[in-house]
Amino acid sequence: MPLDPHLTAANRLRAAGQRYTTNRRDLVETLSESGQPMAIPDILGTRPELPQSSAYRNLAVLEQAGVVRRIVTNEEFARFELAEDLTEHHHHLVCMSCGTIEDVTIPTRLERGMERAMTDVAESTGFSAVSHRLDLIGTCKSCG
Amino acid sequence: MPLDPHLTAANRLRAAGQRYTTNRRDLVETLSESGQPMAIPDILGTRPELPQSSAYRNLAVLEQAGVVRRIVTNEEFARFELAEDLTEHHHHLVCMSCGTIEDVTIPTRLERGMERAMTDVAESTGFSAVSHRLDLIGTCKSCG
DNA sequence: ATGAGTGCAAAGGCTTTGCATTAGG
DNA sequence: CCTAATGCAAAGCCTTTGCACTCAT
Repeated sequence: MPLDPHLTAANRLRAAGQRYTTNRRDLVETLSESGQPMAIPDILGTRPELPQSSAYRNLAVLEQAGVVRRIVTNEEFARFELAEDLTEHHHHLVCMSCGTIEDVTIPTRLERGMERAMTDVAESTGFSAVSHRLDLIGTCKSCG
Repeated sequence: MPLDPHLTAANRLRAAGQRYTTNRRDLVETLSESGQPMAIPDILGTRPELPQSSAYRNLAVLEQAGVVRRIVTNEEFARFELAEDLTEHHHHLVCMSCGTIEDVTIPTRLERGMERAMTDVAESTGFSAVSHRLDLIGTCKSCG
């Protein structure tokens, strides 16, 4: 079950020697409400009073504290979402056409298989995997 | 089995109304020899006579022609690799520490499972997937 | 000849940073 | 109080583009 976003954010920031300020709380709140990865323009659209530089700076801090994850795609802007343990393990549907990213979960069986594959790979190549990332690339309902 | 890179590149470029020039051939050759995704500095290091702008421009052309795939990560430079049907279907080991990307293949069973998952997702969400991308995130042998 | 390709240099555009000010603890 | 955080503006940096030149057809 997901951890409480604000509580966890506060804890992790404190552990990192950072404060949980209003701007940071607003960012966590915005990402939490959104439920899908947001690009900077999306975030600034939702929080017009938040300066761009503060958004970038605080998202960087939140990322380092392990509260937020940054997703880079081929589109112009990076996207941000809450760290996985603040939501739930999921994957992405990346629309080639409009760039939006939608969250999905896949069958447990498949997740298990991937975790096992990660272990196998670690053994055979010396690479130690801490997480995996599965994106499905295609076109979303509205663009299809 | 993989297609011949140069032959395929020539064909796809011709189909796209483009020529298979020396610079483009060199790029395909470089990526082909590398066997793993290369960042621009890597490429320019291998081909010092190639101007940066030509590298970018031709990689863009090759990408549009379906010969090259661009991979964006959290590191500063994008990376380029030959299109999947010129190599073989594979996934990536992304090193969080040094940024290098290594190619790996995973068990056929797992690939099948993912393809089925893609179909299922398409049915339930209206998203139509054309490909998938699985990256294992962690630390590589040299950084571990 | 004639249009695609090239290479240099300059511009674009997302992101980061310097610095004076403000606010949280 | 005092350091971290903020906000504005300016700079950075990867990447793209304008333009004149070259080369292949």
